[in-house]
Amino acid sequence: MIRLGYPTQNLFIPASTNRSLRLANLGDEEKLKALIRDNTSDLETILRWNAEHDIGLFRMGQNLIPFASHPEFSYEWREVHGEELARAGSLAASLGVRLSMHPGQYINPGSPKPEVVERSLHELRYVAAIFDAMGISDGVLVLHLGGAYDDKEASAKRFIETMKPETETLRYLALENDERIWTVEEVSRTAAALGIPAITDTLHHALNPGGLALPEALDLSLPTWNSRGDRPKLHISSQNPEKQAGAHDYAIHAEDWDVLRNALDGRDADIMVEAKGKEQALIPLGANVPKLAKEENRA
DNA sequence: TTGGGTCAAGGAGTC
DNA sequence: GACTCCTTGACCCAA
Repeated sequence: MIRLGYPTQNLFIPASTNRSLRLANLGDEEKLKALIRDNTSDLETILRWNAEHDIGLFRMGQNLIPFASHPEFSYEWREVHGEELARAGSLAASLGVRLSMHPGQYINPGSPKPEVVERSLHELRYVAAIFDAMGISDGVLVLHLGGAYDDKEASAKRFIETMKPETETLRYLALENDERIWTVEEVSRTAAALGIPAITDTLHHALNPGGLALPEALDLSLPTWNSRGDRPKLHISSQNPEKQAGAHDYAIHAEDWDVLRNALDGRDADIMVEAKGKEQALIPLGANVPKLAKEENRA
């Protein structure tokens, strides 16, 4: 069985789990708390909508608790928002919607700079703490391997050594290939050293295949999920022809979907659809999703 | 009122 | 060495 999902927001409802504010305004606690309540409330709305439309995956916005890992965050968010997070987590579990989060390009545990490593670990621990607070054991923390620093082998080794003691984070962590540096083969090898799963992103793989065809890449990454006992996860996106390599298009191109389906060859997978059209991009893939009347959000 | 530029953070690539 | 891109929404400022 194939399950589909989309990231951070739903254009149809509309609803977003990614509201944020400027760092300069972080001191306004009432505003911050209200914004977080809006994010978690929209998360519940999206979860219910997903279940009604047979959508089994959703990626929460990294700003669910904005600046949670920043030193200037002024209160204990686990205590203040613990109840609403637990409620959303229990709703996700009861509806059978699997959740994930995906920290951005600034998170580099393999960096040679200690301050970058420290900040990265704070952000990763924040995501693990969110999953813990929500009580969702099948949550997925998706991360790229980061920079190469002119020596991939040394960088991968640093990444492994940094992450090895982070047992709370490793329960959720999965490593994804990228479009320029780390191939599926390299990511799978690094993930294996940490005993965690690997994610193949089809667009990144097409741009940075490392000599592997997509079916071979899937042969490497899909079985890495067996040890955790979770369904294998992967990403699909299509190139925006007007932008630089790796930029996501509004929808998934039919040929990209066909290539993935053929490569899967009947195997089960949870597929995160990374497209500007969010849940609208699932419609041509066969999802039972209502169409936006106007596509004013279209890039 | 709108539209454009900037905002916590990293790294790689281009010029 | 300066600038750009990767994402999204907030927010400031100029027109």
